[in-house]
Amino acid sequence: MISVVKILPRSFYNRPTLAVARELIGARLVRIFHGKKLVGLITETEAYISQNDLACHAKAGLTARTAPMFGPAGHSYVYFTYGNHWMLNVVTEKEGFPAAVLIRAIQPIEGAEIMLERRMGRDTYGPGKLTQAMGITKSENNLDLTIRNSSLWIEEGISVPKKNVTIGPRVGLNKTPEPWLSKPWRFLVKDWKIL
DNA sequence: AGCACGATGCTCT
DNA sequence: GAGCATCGTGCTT
Repeated sequence: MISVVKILPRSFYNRPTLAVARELIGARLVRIFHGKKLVGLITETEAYISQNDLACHAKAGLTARTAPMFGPAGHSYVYFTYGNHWMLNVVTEKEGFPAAVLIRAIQPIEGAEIMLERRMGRDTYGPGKLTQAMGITKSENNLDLTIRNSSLWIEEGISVPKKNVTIGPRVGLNKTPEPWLSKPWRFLVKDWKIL
């Protein structure tokens, strides 16, 4: 019996962002980097929903930077921040409705030694850390993650039970006003090891 | 053209 | 736990 790997289809992402953020926990993020396959289980996500959400980049409306979020679900939205870091998001909801899920952490399960080397021995627990580990930058912006392309997609992974998922407010929002600051739109695995 | 700041990470204390 | 590196983006002038 061979196991059939299923790529998460567009219909998975074309749904309410909170459901997608929750269900991406445990999914397999697959990256082909210089011909090598790097795989990590997603262990932390955050939802950014619509122009009303003042923590969401879409609050600025449709710009060159935020355009991917206004596009079809299942595409990547990669942006640069703090002068150093690339952040990986997956676009959700119907086209024209700007929303996305930030992938904040992974647990390496394939090609771990390469990711470890790229991180110089440090962990991959953090949104800027996982993109560095997987070599994800601007080139990976606005890619369709629902097809087996040459560089990046997301597969069905393991099911993480409710009792192992913590829900809480998003982090790093600094000056974002309420109620957005306290929205419980962050999902993370309680125990860092989910295998 | 200039400016403030950020969905962070690293180092030092 | 505080300070800082570092630069693209959006907003102001």
